[in-house]
Amino acid sequence: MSLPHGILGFLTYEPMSGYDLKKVFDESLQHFWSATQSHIYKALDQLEADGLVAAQLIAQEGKPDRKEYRITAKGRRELKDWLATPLSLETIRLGWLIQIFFGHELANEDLVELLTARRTAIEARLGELDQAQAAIAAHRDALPEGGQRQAAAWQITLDYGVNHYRSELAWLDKTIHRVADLPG
Amino acid sequence: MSLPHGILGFLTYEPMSGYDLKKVFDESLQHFWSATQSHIYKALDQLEADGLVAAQLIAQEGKPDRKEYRITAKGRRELKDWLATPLSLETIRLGWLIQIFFGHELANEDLVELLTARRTAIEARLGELDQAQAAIAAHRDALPEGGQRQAAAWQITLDYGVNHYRSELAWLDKTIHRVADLPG
DNA sequence: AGCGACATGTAAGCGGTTACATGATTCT
DNA sequence: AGAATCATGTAACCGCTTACATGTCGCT
Repeated sequence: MSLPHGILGFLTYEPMSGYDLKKVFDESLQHFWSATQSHIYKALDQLEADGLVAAQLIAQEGKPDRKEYRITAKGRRELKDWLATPLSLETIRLGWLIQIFFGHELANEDLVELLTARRTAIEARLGELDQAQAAIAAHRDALPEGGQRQAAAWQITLDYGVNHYRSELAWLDKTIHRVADLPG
Repeated sequence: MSLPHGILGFLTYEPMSGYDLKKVFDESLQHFWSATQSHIYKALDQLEADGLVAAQLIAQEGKPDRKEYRITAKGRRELKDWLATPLSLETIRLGWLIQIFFGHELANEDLVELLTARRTAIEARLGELDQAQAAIAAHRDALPEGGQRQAAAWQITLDYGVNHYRSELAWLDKTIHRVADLPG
């Protein structure tokens, strides 16, 4: 149940439409929680039904009406409760590890190719994270007091991603060598 | 689409019932791909409809009939193709990172508690992985030639898990200190 | 004239979980 | 007597994705 709470989190910044929310998700949370437009609209409907957000129609010239959601007092309470409650450890679900698990069916070269393909993809992902980190660092000075704390939290999450992918790169390098020497 | 292929993978060892499959999933793949009984039965129905597996009813004394599935030639082809095709890099979906992302709403102590709770859970998970590794190492000598290669692949996947969780532990330790010193 | 941004949503389907249902056998 | 194991499945639901649908405005 993280998407609704992510939405509530963003709505503490300022009231937003579904469209706005899709954008902020893509700009910041995207690295560890992607959300589709459809999904966001559905989640907003549910949040509204539960009284955690309230909608307001705003007429605009030359554009469709803007349906702006703001978080309610009940929503703030729900968010705070959720934020402070540790989630249970998720089961990682890695399809490519199934490929490795049954890799004895493949030739060593095929296994190595699987691993190097992943290596390439991870390097690209690390590049994206680097860019995101640079972007925060760049406009961080321009932020007000409260924004500093917010930027710090953001940086911590990006740092998690960097740590995660770097350690996987190291593992891949080690494993590629190990697999290449595997007896047929 | 990893569950059906996981099932196909196990059926290359020997014909199995849905019940058997649930057991082997829990014993080995569980650390990075859990499967529920219901889901396995559904997947088997689909695989049968697609002609990738074939079922055979076996009468048993005092037990319900055993519906044993074996992989077909078409299924073997499908499995090999899938095994050799690199999957695209999945988006990690980590709800607890959303909690950190909006952690500026919390007090530093609450943030530290979130992180330490996760630390504890991860240490437990590492313990399970250690046990699994020991279990393979123990009965590895008793395996035939082909089994050696299979055990190696298995060990590589467990090694991934160990690497992953150890690096996360290190990150958590670093971050717990960082968060404790965060300006309010 | 054509494309992309703005803005809202619906419909269908997939992968997966939780809870329910049944019934014999074996172990404690 | 009661619990666990063997063995099979169904029903309802949830979270999420993909594709579809509609229409205006501003830029090139």
